[in-house]
Amino acid sequence: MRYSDDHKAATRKRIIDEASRRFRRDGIDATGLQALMKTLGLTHGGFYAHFSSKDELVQKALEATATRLKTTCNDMAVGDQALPQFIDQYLSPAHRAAPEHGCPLPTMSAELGQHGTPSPWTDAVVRDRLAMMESQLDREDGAQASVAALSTLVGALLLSRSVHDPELSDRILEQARDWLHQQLDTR
Amino acid sequence: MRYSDDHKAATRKRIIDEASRRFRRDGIDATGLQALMKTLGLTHGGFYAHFSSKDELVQKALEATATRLKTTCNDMAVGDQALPQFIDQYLSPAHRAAPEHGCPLPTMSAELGQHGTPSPWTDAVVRDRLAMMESQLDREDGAQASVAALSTLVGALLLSRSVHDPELSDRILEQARDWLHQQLDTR
DNA sequence: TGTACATCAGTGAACGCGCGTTCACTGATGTAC
DNA sequence: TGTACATCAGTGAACGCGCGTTCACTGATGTAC
Repeated sequence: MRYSDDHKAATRKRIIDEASRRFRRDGIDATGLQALMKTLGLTHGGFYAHFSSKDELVQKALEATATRLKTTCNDMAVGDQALPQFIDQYLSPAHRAAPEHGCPLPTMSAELGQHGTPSPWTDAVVRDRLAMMESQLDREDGAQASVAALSTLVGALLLSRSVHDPELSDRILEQARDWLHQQLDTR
Repeated sequence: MRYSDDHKAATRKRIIDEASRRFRRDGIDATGLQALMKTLGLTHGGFYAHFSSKDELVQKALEATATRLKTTCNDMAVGDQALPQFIDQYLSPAHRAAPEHGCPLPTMSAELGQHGTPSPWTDAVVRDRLAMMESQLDREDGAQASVAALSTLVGALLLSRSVHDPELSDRILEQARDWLHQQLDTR
């Protein structure tokens, strides 16, 4: 079947977006191409008309996530709001509950550190996030403060997602949030 | 072949220790039982004479890691030293380079959050680490400070392992370390 | 002391399954005549 | 306007592979006689 001009590009985008969500929710390794394509109403064979390999999809999905985080405030919780709101959203139960719409750092760092890191990660994700925070901090030790603050955000969200006890999970979010506001004078 | 009394227990321990290392280095999912047993000079079939499933091994490996972290200062970098040395070791290039001998939090949190969390994690790993830090902090807001500090340690190590650029990786370790010392008055 | 036997840690072939990837193909549509 | 053809996004069977798990077995050793 022949389709309209932008049909293929639209399908490609659908694949990338779904992958971006699944990679964040389930991890890269645990995301199978067969299941992914099936969800989109396609068959797995067609995948290679769009990408040369799963690795290329990982790269494209990371680029898409990075762009979305940079230019808008959705996917969720990690956009360009002023720092205090950014912290509150980052360490919110909503962000904890929806990794597929959230920041890729807590979910994908470990896996990317274990394998070879694809190119968009270091610059378009990590460095960009640091720069964004630094620009909003406006203080002399801004570089140091943004590294520390981003580390705290990532670590706290990660830990709160990993523990089984809801009370401990809540406490991690709340105490990390309060501490950050205190140390950064953002409250 | 019949073996001496403690032979089976020794083999079991060897399996647990090797698994504990691999889980931290490669992740749980990426660690295959076949390869693991082969490394120990055994065949994969024998695995089920020791454990009922891979899940049980995960649980036992986590328990072993937790015990080791608690009672001694080896495996590496994450023991019961006074807090300043603990921070320095945690955020050292050596710890970054050897996840298989280090803290399980940065490497396994994401994967455990994605699957169901096995029992030793929340209490014997996360809660214990928090309690250890709090006992060494000796301040009024100790609970909050230990949550924040542990989050920062975990996040910074994770990020430093994930980026491709060695300079950025070093900077993350150093700035998070300096920041923590500053905020906690441990220098 | 010497022999027969029971034990049981470890062996290795086999199971069904899903993975990433390849490839000959289909068939609806836009284009050329 | 009507017909033949080329295009190409998507199909689905098949590939080799490693996964977790099962199971009938082996064979060296400690024990019983």
